Order: sequence, then structure tokens, then C-alpha cells
Amino acid sequence: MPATSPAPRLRDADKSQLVILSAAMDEFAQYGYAGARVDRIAERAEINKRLIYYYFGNKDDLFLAVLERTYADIRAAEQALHLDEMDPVEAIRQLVSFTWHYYLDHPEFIALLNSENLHQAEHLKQSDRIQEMNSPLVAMLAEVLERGRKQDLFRDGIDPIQLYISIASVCYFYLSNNPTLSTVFGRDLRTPKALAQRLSHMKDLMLGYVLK
Amino acid sequence: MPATSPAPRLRDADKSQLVILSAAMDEFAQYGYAGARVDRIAERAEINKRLIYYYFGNKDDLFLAVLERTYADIRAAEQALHLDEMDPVEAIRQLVSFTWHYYLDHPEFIALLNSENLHQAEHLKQSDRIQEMNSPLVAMLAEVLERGRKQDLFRDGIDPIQLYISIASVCYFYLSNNPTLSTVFGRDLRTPKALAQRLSHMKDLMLGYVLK
Amino acid sequence: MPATSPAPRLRDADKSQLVILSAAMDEFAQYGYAGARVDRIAERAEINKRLIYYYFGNKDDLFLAVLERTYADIRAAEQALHLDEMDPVEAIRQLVSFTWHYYLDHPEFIALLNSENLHQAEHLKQSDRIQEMNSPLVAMLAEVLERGRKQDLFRDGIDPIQLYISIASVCYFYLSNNPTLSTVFGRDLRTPKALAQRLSHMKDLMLGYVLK
Amino acid sequence: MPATSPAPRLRDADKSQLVILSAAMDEFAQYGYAGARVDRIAERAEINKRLIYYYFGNKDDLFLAVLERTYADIRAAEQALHLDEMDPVEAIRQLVSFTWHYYLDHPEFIALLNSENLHQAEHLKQSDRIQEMNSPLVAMLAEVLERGRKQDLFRDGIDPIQLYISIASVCYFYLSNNPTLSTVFGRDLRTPKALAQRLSHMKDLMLGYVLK
DNA sequence: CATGAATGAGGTTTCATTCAT
DNA sequence: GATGAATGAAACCTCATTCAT
Repeated sequence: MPATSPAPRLRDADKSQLVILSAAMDEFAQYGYAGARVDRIAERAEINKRLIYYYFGNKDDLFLAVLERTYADIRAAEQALHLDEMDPVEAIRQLVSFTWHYYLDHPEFIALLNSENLHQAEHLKQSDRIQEMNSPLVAMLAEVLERGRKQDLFRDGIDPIQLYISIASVCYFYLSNNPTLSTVFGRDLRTPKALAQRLSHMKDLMLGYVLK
Repeated sequence: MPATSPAPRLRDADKSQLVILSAAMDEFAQYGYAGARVDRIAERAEINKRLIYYYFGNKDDLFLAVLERTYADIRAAEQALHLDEMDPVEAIRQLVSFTWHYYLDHPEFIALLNSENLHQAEHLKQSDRIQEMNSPLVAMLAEVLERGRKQDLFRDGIDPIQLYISIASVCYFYLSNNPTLSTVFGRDLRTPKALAQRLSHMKDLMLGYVLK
Repeated sequence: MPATSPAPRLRDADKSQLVILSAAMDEFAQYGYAGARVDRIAERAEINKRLIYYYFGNKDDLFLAVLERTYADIRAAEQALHLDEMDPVEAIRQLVSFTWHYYLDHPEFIALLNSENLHQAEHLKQSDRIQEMNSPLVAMLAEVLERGRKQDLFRDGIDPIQLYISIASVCYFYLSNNPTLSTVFGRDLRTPKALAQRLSHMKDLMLGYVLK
Repeated sequence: MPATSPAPRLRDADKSQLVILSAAMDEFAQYGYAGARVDRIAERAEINKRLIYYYFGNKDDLFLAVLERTYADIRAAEQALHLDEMDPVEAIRQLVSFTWHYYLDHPEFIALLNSENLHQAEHLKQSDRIQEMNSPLVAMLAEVLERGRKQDLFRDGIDPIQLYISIASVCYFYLSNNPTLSTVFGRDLRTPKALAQRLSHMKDLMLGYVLK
């Protein structure tokens, strides 16, 4: 029997901070910055409200901390996407698919960004950390486009930034605006079937554009 | 009895309601539903706060009234777009251009929709009026796609709803998320040049997709 | 029977403001700025706490309003003191006596000033109103000193500002620091006898100085 | 055994207590009792907040400890003043000068006393220590007055307690109320010139009174 | 002797809404 | 139709103090 060491338990301080951060993310995602309530965050985290201020200063700073973690998470996920190992067509499909599923699996990302954009990115602007977290996707996409072009598969002159924003757009908007879209169209756009059709369309759209 | 009749003017009541509605739209667009303040709406409208409750009941109903007007406005603008009179390629370009410029000229539309989507479209669901205001664009686009297909210009099997959502997506997301995008990319994406490039890209994207 | 008009009742708004101001003065005088509680002010005034903010904005502005009223009160009392109609010796006695009794009858004046001085007169500096309320006493005293000198009663070269400050000093300090003085000296310095002796001493002190 | 002994140094415990006391004095002097923050005292002292409670019990007791030290300091300074070795006129001048400079050099003394007086000397009353620290100045002054009277220099019947309080008054008030006085008079009463003029006036005032 | 973590009570302020005229 | 006055609930945040090690 191996010498079992005790499970490396988090120090309470770290644990408390993580619990708060997680609760705050849920609350901010559900209600937006203005609608979020510090009291509810404390309830969700099952800690004393005072502790939130002890660790995070105030509501604004807490929101920023949540944003920073959110961006750190997506950047980490993006890093794991190795488009350079795929053939160009497959890479485009994968990029769309990854983006789509990331947003689908992380509705809090969308909600937080909407709230932050409503406030003119005022929190984000204060964070050097986030601004230094460059997404690797644009560079990856540029490389893919270049390879596709050399293979005479892709058209010339595609701006990778514009394309990346467009891919993000079609994934993000469908999910972000799903409640109003579903209401206006009078049908549920979040059924598994609808989601599958959407993903299919987006791949077609992007490939239809890049392919010669 | 003199011939002069008073210039046809709005009754005070109607005028007050319009003024309130306009002020509320600005406030809700700037701060979102939760961040908006009834007091500030009264200040913006330069009327007594009590009047807001007299005419609109409460904050929720006021928000709904603003939403209804916002949808009525965009539906009216859409009605004026006669894609059926254009050749298919031009019609696609026009649809993208119209959508883009409408969002660009009506930032409150984006802000209000984001806020409403954060709240799961709860106000919208209560409004039969809005749900009856069907956008004519999907039907217009379907007709254009059919014409393009018949002229052997456009590919087969394009879902007009998906395409319409994609067009809306690329326009909406770029503007809606401009503050965070500009911050993350470290450059201003709202310069005239950037906006022109974006429009050009979006037209290329959509045409690249629909054209055979 | 004369046409009786209803007693000119204050409008509720004015009445509320006065009630709040009066309660705030008591609270600030008793506890100082930092120790004062807005809740207690509301209780004292028997009004809703919210009303305090409705009329006065915040705690700082309320404190300033109290200070302004306090200065207005003392300036009004000073105006009623006509030293120019008294013979110089009597005028000095009256000035000491007036100052003494004003402080004795208005302990809140002393308490408020102590609190304000602790905070480097930060509220006062913001008030143009108070800075425009010049005390007439220095000018009155200058006139008295000049008359006394012409009558060959008073010595030459007395600075009226210094003397005025000294008169204020001896009156103010004895009352302001009475609790610690009484404790340190081990006897009650606020008995009627002690107060009378103090007033007598101060008159002697000032006359002993000004008389040739 | 080597001859070198460690430099005599304070034990950590004593050192911590002194550091805390000093930090507390600064904090209480700057903000008064109610405005002072235990957290800030810990920051100023660069020690853990818990230590304050370990050594001093609570905020009230800490304030009392500060007061006791403050009184001990001034009593020690007073002891060093040997008025009995001076001729009576010079002794009066010296007493005024000493009082003035002590207050000028120890603004915390004034601030602490103002705060304590606001609270009706409630801390002071609990301290037997302070009440046993009698000021030697009254006795010294009595002796000087008696000597002056015997030399036929000073007038008869001067109460040394009243005079001592008056001397303290004129020094204390000018400094304590300097912020409001400067604001109300519209000029800086703390310039070197203003301070020198004040001291000169106070000496003249006291000598003008005591001299026959 | 020393410390970071934690807390209940209460602080100021804000909010949507209603009252009374 | 219109208004200033008023309110209860709840928001964010701070405080002196204690816990657990």
C-alpha cells in the first residue's frame, strides 16, 4: 500500500475565494451586473457577505474578477485547439464547431459579455491581465487560411480577423438572442434538432465563403 | 367665426406619453432594464415622476411599451425595403446593408434586445402585439433566394431563416460587442474605415455563400 | 369680530425640512459628525429616513446645512448687539457677557465647531454662504477700542481681531473643555457659582488688559 | 563568556505595544474617536489587528491608553518648567510661551481632548491614573502670583486657576479652531507671522491683566 | 506571541412606488 | 391631468470584534 498523502486540500482562504467567484459568476450571468445582488451571491456561496468585501473589495472589482476568470477559461480552451494539425477545410469546420460548443456550454460567458458591453467595457478596460490574454484563434485562423490558399482550395484576400469575428457572431448571436428570436419566430430554437441545423448551416456558410 | 383653426397639435396627454417613452428608451438603452432608474427617466422627460406611473403603470410595463415601439419602428423600416424589385445579387447586398445600417443607426435596439434576452424575453412573451408583428424580411429573402436559384445564380437548399439570422448575427454582434472587442483587440473597431471594411466583408461573406 | 385667517401653517415640505434640520443639529452636536447616525436623526425628527436624503442629499450636505443654520443664528444674534451705543468699558463687559451667554445657551454651536475643526473645516470651505456671513463683532470692537482710546481710557495699539479671538477663546474653551477640566480638577466647573466666577474673571481679564 | 551583551532593546511585546499606541494616537487625533478605524491603526502600526485586541482589549480601552499617555507626556513637560526660578513677569511670559508651544507642537493633544470632551470625558472619568496626575502649573502659577504681589508688581486677588484656564484657553482655542477661524476670516491664521503675532498678543493680554 | 479568516450588526444610500392635494 | 411629499424595502458597504490555528 503506497504512502497516501492527504488530499491536497485547498486552504480555506483559496477555497472561499473560489466559492465566491463561482457564485458571483452565476449571479452576474443570470441577472447582469446591475441586476445581480451581493446578498444573493453570499447565499449562493454559503458564506458571510462580509467575506466578499474582504476578498474582492466591492461589487465592481468582484465583477472584474469574474470577467478575468471567464476570459482565462476561454483562452485556456482555445489553446487546446490545434488547427494547424488539420487540413484546412476540416480546420474551418472545427473552428466553427469549437466556438459554437464553447458558447453553448458556457452561457455565462455570453451573459457576462452582454452585460459588460452594455457598460461600454468599463471593467475590462481596467484589466491589464485580460488585455494581455490574446486569443490564439486569429493567428491559427490566419495560418489555416494561408494553407488553404496555397493548396488552391481557399479564395484569396480573406481577412482572418473579419472571418473570426463572423464565426463568433453567428454562434454567439443565435444563443445570446435565443429568447427573443424564439419568441418572435414563435418556435423553440433551442431544441436539439434546431441546434444541429444551426451548426450545420454555419459550417456551410463559412466553407461556402472561403472555398473557391 | 375666424377661419384660422389652431395648428393641429398633440394633446398634452399624448405628448407626455411620447416624451416619456422616448426618455425611457434612452434610459433603458443606456443602462439596461435593471440599471435604468425611473427617476432619471422623469428627469430626461422633464415631467413629474408620478405621470410615468399614471400612464404606464410600472417600470416593467414601461419597458414593454418601449420594446413594442422599438419593434414597431424596425418593422416599419423593414416594410420599406423592396427586395423583390432588385436582382438577386443586389438584393442580398441590400439586405446586408439595410440590416447593418439599421443597427448602426439604432443602438438602442441592440441595447434593449440584449437586456431583454438577459431576462429570457419575459416582457416580450407577454406582448401579443409584438408577436403579431412578423418581420417581412424572411419572406422577402425566401423569394430572393428562389429567384436566384431559378436564374442558376444561387445554390440550392439554402434555409432563408438560417441565412436571415446569420445576416443579423454578423451585423448585430460586431456592434453589440464592439466595446469588448475593441478592448481585447486593442484597437478601435468603430472608426469609419473599420465600419466600411466590416460591411464589405459581410457582403462578401453572404454572397460567397449563396452564389454557386 | 375680525375676519380670522387660518394660522399661517408652514407647508409640510418646509416643516419637514425644519424638523430634520433641528433633529440633525441635536444629533451632530451630541455625537459629532462621525458619531452621528442618520437613523437616529430620522427617529428624532419622527420622519422617514428617506426624506432626509430627499431634501438634503447625503450626510455631508446635511451637516453643512446644519452648520449654515448655526452660523446664521449666531450672526443674527450678533447683529442685535449694539456696542456703539454703550460707553467703552461697558461695551467690553457686554461683549464678554454676550459671547459667554451665547455659547452657554448654544452648546450645539461649540460641539459642531469642534467636529468641523477636527475635519479641517472641510464642510465650511464649501459654503460660500457662510463665508459671506461676516461677523459684525470685530468691526464693533474696533470702534469701541478707538472710542476708549480717544477718551484716554484704553491703551493704544490693541488689535481688535486678536482681542476678539481672545474673548471668544476664554468663553469657548471653558465650556468646550468643561468635561475634561472638571475631571482633571476634580470638581464641577458648571455649577452656577463656578459659572458666575468665570464670567467675572473674564471681564476682569479683558478690562485689565484694555484699560490704561 | 564574552563581554559583549546584546544592545539593550525593547522586547517585542513592549515594542508592539508602543507602536500600536503611537499609531492609535495618530489615528484618533486625525479622525476623533468615532471616526478612527481599528483597521487603519493596524495598518499604521504595521501589525496584525488581532494584536491590538490582545494588548488593549478594545477600541475604548485603547483610546483611554492613548489619553493616559498623552496626559503623562504633558505632565512630564510641565514638570520641567521651573517658574519658581524666574522673576514674576518673566514667569508669566514663560508660562504663556510654554503652553502655546506645547499645543503647537502637539496637535494630537488638542484633537484628543476635543474628542474626549465631545463624549463628556467618559474615558477620562474611568482613569484613576490621569486624575492622579495633577498639573503642577496651577501651584507654580499661584506661587508666581504671590511673589509678584509681594513685589507690588501684580494686582491682588487673582485666582490662579482662572488665570491658568485663561492662558490655556487663548492658546488652545486659536489652534483648535484654526480651520474654521481661517475660513471665516478668509485668511491663513497659521503662517509664521500670524503665529508670532498671536503669541505676542497673548503675553500682552496676560501681563496687562496681572500687572498693577 | 502572532496571524489570516471570518462574522453579525449596523452604517449610508437608493429604489420603485404611493399618498394627498 | 398633474405634482411635490413621502415611504418601506432593500441595496451596497463598513465596523469592531472573534475564531482557529
